Amino acid sequence: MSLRDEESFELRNEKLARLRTRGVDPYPPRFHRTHTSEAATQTFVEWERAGAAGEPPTVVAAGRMTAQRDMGKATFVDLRDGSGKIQVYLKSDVLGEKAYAGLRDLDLGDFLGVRGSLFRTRAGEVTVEAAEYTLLAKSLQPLPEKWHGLVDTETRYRQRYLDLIANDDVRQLFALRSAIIDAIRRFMVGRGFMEVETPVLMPEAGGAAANPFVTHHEALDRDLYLRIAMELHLKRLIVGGYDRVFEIGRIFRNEGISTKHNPEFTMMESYEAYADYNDVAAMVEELVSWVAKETLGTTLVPFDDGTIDLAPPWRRLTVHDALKEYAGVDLEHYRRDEPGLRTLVRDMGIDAAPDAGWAKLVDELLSAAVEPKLLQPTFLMDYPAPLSPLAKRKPDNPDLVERFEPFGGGLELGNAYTELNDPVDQRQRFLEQARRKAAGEREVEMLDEDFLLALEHGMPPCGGLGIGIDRLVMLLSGKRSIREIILFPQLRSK
RNA sequence: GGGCCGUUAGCUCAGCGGUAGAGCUCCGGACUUUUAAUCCGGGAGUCGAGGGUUCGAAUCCCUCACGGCCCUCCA
Repeated sequence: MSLRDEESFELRNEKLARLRTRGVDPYPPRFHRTHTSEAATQTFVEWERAGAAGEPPTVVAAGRMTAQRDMGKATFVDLRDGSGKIQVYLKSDVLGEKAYAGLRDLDLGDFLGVRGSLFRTRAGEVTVEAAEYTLLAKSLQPLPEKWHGLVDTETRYRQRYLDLIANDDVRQLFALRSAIIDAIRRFMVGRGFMEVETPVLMPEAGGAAANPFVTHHEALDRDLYLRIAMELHLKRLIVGGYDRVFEIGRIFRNEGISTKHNPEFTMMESYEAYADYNDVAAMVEELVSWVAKETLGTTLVPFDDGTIDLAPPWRRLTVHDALKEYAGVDLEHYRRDEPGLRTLVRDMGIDAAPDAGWAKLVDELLSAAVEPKLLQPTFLMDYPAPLSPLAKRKPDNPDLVERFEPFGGGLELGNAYTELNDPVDQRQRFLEQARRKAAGEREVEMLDEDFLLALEHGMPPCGGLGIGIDRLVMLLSGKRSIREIILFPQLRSK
């Protein structure tokens, strides 16, 4: 349902026509203000503080009219701009009767410019006493009503501009999101990482196990995939000699939509030569706690009923130990017993796919029995190799890889590992994935010959990281739905 | 893909077999320091769409659409 009111629309169009008849341009091309609403208030406060000598300051301000209090021969209106709002006092004897009567053709939602001197009302509010006013843009649709604001979720998402107008907390939330991304960028650049851009359109969608979107290039007459990760391109740049690169960008995965998943989402990936996953873990806990301090002023984040402390060091827990602690499962007993593990998983009431292999079963166990319990920030470390075809094996146990995932608030925040730089092992791991695909598994890593060619030229030891920006914003803002922190989330088309 | 809940005026909601309601918005009137301005008066609806049951449906039943939550899926 869209917020549209035919009756108001017609009335407002009539006013628009009247304005034009009177020679008023309802959409003038420009208006130069001297002060934002915030600056205007500030200017007056400073003038008062300096002794309020002489004439009060004069300002030219502008904004959307969000309230109108008509007292007969005088009217108060609120003008809201990006910095806040300022009250304007319009008086018949100051403006002249004709100009004052012109207010009748204005509506809530119109943009106005005003020029006038500042004063403080009886109630103490800094206010512009308008010497003149100018219509800057006529609004033909009514705004959401002021008491209850806009609550309807569908309208809030489909007409996000109304959500932003009506709900100040939403405005602040997306400003926070922007600040978080800005802080991440500053952190990475401060550490000597270079920001790069790599292709979104790819001949093969690699770097993760996910279902891609397919599109078609007309001139080349070939299908292309929207990227599901940046990994394979960024590692080529490490091969190319950059020691530290990162990218913040959109990733697309053709999968289910939920409160934790949007088909397009924002990822930050970084790769650092001569680092391993322990170095990356240290960087992640510093990054997240620093970003929290920069944007929220604290590392203590309220989430659900509790508080999450993002200050380093974060708990480090191997997958093996986590399963023992949270699920009461000792993987040692099932090391070579896939049917036994499957039975156990089933008995725990976890719905695993019938074709799930040993590693996948471990993954299911983690998702169901461990991850939701990881409220305080935790690194889950050392994953089974078959789940991680791009990660380097642990030297003392080739069944495991040097990989960790950071968790907080029960949310998976990212993924990191010591990058596999052995081109022979990498080829074998791709082939193993291909075997699993042939055996019926849907989402596996695709073999990428160009990437292998790059690795064959030699890649230094390297630590890589992917952080889900949306999940991080959820954690830092305490929001449990990803749709609340994406401006225009994917919805069904109407 | 499955389950549960929801959809009534522009907004926020009540009504749940017998004449479609409230507050705010909106419209008209009064008011030159209001700020949820106040006071007086007024308009407002295919009750999400379609079908069925009934003398009679916003209300009960079925189908569909959209949304929310939970599963499934998904690093």
